[in-house]
Amino acid sequence: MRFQAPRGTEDCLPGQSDRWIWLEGEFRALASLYGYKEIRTPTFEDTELFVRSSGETSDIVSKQMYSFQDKGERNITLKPEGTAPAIRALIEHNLCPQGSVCRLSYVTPIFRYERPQKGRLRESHQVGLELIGSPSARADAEIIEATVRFYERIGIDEVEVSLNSIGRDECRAAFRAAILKHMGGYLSGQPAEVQERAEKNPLRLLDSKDPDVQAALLGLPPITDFLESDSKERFKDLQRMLHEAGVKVRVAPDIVRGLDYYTETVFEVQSTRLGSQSALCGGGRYDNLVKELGGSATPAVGVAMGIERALIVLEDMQQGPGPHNPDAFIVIATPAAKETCHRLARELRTAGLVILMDYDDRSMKSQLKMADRESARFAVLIGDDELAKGVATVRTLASSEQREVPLAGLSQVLRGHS
RNA sequence: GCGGUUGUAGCUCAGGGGUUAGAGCGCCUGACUGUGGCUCAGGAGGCCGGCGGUUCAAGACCGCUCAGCCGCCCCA
Repeated sequence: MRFQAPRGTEDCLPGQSDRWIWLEGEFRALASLYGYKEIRTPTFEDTELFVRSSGETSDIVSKQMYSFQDKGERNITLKPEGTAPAIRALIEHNLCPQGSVCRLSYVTPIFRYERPQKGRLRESHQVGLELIGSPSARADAEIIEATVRFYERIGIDEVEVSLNSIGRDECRAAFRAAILKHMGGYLSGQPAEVQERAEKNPLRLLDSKDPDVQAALLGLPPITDFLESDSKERFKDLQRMLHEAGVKVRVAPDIVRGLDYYTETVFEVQSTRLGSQSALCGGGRYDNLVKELGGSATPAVGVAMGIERALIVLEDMQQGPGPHNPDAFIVIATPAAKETCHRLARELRTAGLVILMDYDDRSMKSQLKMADRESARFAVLIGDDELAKGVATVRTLASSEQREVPLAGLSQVLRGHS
């Protein structure tokens, strides 16, 4: 029996892991610049947590969750997103007492049962930021700006943020009614399933790519026309702040997001390099969620960014760091030098250098070949001659220059300080 | 979940019913016995995704299945 990784999952292979580690490092560095503290929550949660937060009619809850009953008959779900668990923990541990502000970051796998495609996996990974406790448009601006700075930092520049406001509950109710009224003629001819969905969450009709749906939507005023005046004001403020921050924004009345917990600001960043799965990240304000999950009414705003998708874009742009290459490969030139070579490797590693060598008595030629293939910066050769003189022959692989270096000064030379 | 498409060596791909399945790159060995890359010569490496069927004969044709990819849906 030969096994393969389950459908929609990926192994992160040695050739890729440096890029992952780098990207997560860049994210953590950026998050800490803004004062975010990392939170790590369980891989699985009570199923009800996600039903409550994302909404019964959301795609995630209605068809994409990895849910099961454990041996204690608890209903468990592998987390399909990062916000709800973070907020659950925030409430459980009272991380954001009334009147305070709390900044959380996370790096997490997420699980969604979908038909896999490039950039769409059943297990994927996200990094995210949550700013809890501030109702200010400044908070929205911080999240969006930090998102853009993150992409700039890793080499994805010129990102454009698609921005919308869906207002508060009152406005959305009015808008829902308007959609249903406007679409009434179209909907009556549709399958029951479509009608039902439209009934439950008419907003989801807006981002449909179906030309018929789009045609039926023609003439419908944008949701921003339905915003309460303070929401309108707030949306304008946000745009002004982002403009001042040099963040490019496109107001996109069609983006509504798939999760029910969003209020007011919603946004996403897309890339044309991603094909059909075009969103790099998505986020927005969720002023009702903390209360919905049992906390006290607390405003919040956040973003979740897909790691795989960012890496796909970087790869397409041929950006990102190369692999970490060894500093030196120690070559055993004659059998007598073996022990000296192993001792030297120990010493150099202790000194913080990345050292490779052969353990299988390969020919010197083959050892040099290995050094070359591993892209070591130096080959350090020790044989009878070097033993006699108490030196090593240090060969710079790129230039083929070599010279003798006393063993005592070796780590300095390999560091490139001389 | 729907529609399409593709699975042959580590990688990229030829072969479209008929001996022992090929190429390029990569890998190993040697030419070069203490010097990598370049060149040349040799070598290793294949459940032709899996299961079943048609046939004298299947990598090829048919069915099912698994997986990747593209579009839809949705989104990270």
